Parts: sequence; C-alpha cells; structure tokens
Amino acid sequence: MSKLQPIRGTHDLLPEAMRQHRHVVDTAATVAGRYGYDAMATPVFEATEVFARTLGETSDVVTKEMYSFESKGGDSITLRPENTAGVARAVISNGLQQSLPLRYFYAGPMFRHERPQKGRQRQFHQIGIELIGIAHPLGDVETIAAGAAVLDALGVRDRTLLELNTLGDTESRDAYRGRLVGYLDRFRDDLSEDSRRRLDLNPLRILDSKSPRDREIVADAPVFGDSLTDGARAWFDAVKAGLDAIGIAYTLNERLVRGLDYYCHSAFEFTTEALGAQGAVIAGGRYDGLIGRMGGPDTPGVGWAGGIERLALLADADLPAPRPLALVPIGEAAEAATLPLAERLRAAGYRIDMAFGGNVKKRMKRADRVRARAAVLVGDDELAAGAATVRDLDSGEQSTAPLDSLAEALAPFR
RNA sequence: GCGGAUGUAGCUCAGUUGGUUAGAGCACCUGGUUGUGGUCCAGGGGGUCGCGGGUUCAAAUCCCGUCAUUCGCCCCA
Repeated sequence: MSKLQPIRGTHDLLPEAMRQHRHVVDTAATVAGRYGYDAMATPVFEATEVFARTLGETSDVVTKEMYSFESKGGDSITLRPENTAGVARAVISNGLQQSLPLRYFYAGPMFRHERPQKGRQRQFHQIGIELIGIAHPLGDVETIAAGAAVLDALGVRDRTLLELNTLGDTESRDAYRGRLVGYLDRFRDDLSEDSRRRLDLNPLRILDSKSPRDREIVADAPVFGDSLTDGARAWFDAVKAGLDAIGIAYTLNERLVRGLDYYCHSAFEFTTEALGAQGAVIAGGRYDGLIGRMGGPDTPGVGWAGGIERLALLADADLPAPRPLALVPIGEAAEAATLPLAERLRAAGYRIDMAFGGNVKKRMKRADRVRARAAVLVGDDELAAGAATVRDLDSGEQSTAPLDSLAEALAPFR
C-alpha cells in the first residue's frame, strides 16, 4: 500500500474504466446530436459569483460544497460544481442571445466537497444538455426525451424511473411558499433541526425531508398543485401531454424539489434503485430565470445533467481493449526491417504492438498477453523470400504474405 | 458534517484463545523450448500486516488515535 494516494474523493481512470467512461460520453454525444445538440465546453473554473449568485445562496452546493480559492489577483475562483451556470455565463459572455435557440451538449469534470460514497465523488463527471431560448413546454419534452434516449442507448432505461414535478412559475412559487410556511410554522418545534433552518431559508426543501416526523407533518401540508397559476398549470399539462404523445412514461412526484434555486416549471429525475443511496442518474429542469439573474437578457432554458460514473456503473458495458497485431522480428536484419514495416502498417490503420527486445518466445508471449489477433513473424527466411509469416493467434493457423502488400493481406485481422 | 463496517502481496482472500523466519490462488519473472503464444512442469521475486501510539516477555491478532475505503444519514449527478 503506497502512501501516495489520490486526493480523497478523486480517482484515476485507468484504461478499463476510461473505456466505460468514454462509452457513456460518446453514446450521449451521439444521441444528443440526433436532437441537434452540439458539443461545447466551458472552463473548469469560473468566478465564484457565477455559481454563488445563481445556484441559490442557501443551497447545499453553495453553502458547503464548493471548492473555492483565491487567485493570485485576489479574485475568488470556484471549481465548477455543475455546468449549467457556466453555460449560461458563456451565453452572456459571447452574446449568444443573438443566436437563439441554442442546443448544447457537454461532458466534463465537476467538483463538490462532499463525503465520498460509491457513485459519489468529489471530482466526478457529468454529461448534460442545455436548450436555451425556447419558452415552450415542448422544449421540456424534448430534453426529457433526449435523456430517455441516452438511457436507452446505454441499455439502462428499463432500470430507471422518470420522476416528474412542476415547480411552477415565480408567482405560483411565491404563493405556495406563503401557504407552506403558514402551515409549517405551526409545527416549527416539531420539525427536525435541518428543516427548522430550511423553514426560513428554503421551505420547499422540507417537502423532500426524510425525517419520519417531518414526513408526517408534510403529509398534510398544502399541495403545490393548488397554488399553480393557470399559466403554470397549462405549461405542466402541455409537458405531460407531450410525453404521453411520444410514449415516455413518468411518475408524478410532488416531493421532487431540485436542490438548486434556479429551477421553475418542469423538474425531473431519472432514478434507479440499483445504485444504493445515489438514485439520480440524470436530473434537470427548466431555468427560465437563470440568465436574467446573472445579468443577461431574460432568456428561458431547460436542460439536464447526468453522472457519468453512475451511468457507467449502471451500464456496466463489456468493453475489452482493442486487439492489436504483434510484429515479431527474428534476428538483427529483421529487427531493422520491422520498424519501418510497423510504421507502414500503423499508417494503414492497424494497431501494432511491438516489443523492443527478447527472443521469439518472449515476444510471442507478449503477443498473447496483449491479446493480439495475429503475430507477424519476420526472420531471415522471410526476408529472403520477401514475405512474412502470419500466425492467427486464435486458431493457430499460419500462412505467408508478401511484405510489400502486407497491409492488404492482414485485412482479416483488422 | 454525523453514525456503522472494513483495511494482510499488483488482485481476491486465509492467518485458530496474542507465540518463532506471515500464507494460498491468480498475476508477474526465469528455466524446461535453438525461429512460435495459450496448456503443463520446475524454480523465483514481491508484504515496514493502512499509518502512529499504547498494553505485553511477545501484537497482523488486544486498546486508543488517525488516514483511506465502504454502507447509511444529509444532499445530490
């Protein structure tokens, strides 16, 4: 056990894990592309205000999970805990409100100072899409459909459940907030410590509490649906109708309250039972107020983010390393001839493995270990004949192929 | 941040109520094979028993602390 360990909550992505990781990203990028989403990236760190102002001063992410530090110039900088705020900032920075609507796909590392668990790390990775500039419920439907399609493509859709809720518009939320606080205040002393704090700061979160006593109290709380304005209700109905129209099943969950303050209207999560306490694999919602709150022109948006590690864990795809061809020179003359040969084959698109020493036996052993499809043996006999011996390492069959047309002759092993 | 469990070789794990030089399988290296891998046989390398302290004649084993992992809470992707 080495003392040199990665920072708590961070992990190395060795090739096998990297393939899983990339599989999720590539699959998601491809699927998102079919919906018209283009890949883009924002910096891994931003000015702290980008997150602090937009995620909600009282959110857990802002109050205790941000990796913030001071730059040499004295500015406060934060490693992004999520990417929606960064994308919103990029829209403003680049004047992209002139080019609406925007459809963006992203993938990259995010950072949150939390207690690590399986499927939860301090540096983790997310994929996500953002649809910006569409103030229409079918925008919500489109992003949810894209999320479902990603899960489908990864083969995990049947192990997830789509939970859906509406957070309404500002008017609905303010009205509900008033009613909820009015109700909960009578139970102030019975609420859990956390919830008492939330009562003043962010009462909607109490709906989400897992404390048994809180749940009892909340069970009789006013229902949010009763506070919806006609507009907000019509919006939500349109979203549900759209999902129905394309056959995407969902479960209404009135307790679904997103952790970040910028959400409104649709809030949704694709959840799974398969990952223990870390149930959410893709989650998102509408954030019409975000860009405005950040100082840009009022611009609507919807989107979601998915945890790559969680998706990879769920998908558990069998992705063996690509199999190379092994070049095995025998003798000094062959050694000299093989280097340019290897380059030619690589230029022709082959994955070539070549050891830099050892006798034939060792090199053959290595060819086997790297799971080479075939070994290309070149010795004095072969050089004299102008041909290589090609051994199929699966069947053990050997044949010869002319050196000057090896690239074509090896096609079956590509 | 809080509570529980775990921590012995690269990996998976044994290690009896504390008792000599800490073991196995897999993996790795060498040889049996001079121009042929996988199988087989023989041999070999690799561990401050997570780290620090304490109890004891003696600690992988008991106690305390600490770090890490893991499960749950909180919260989230």
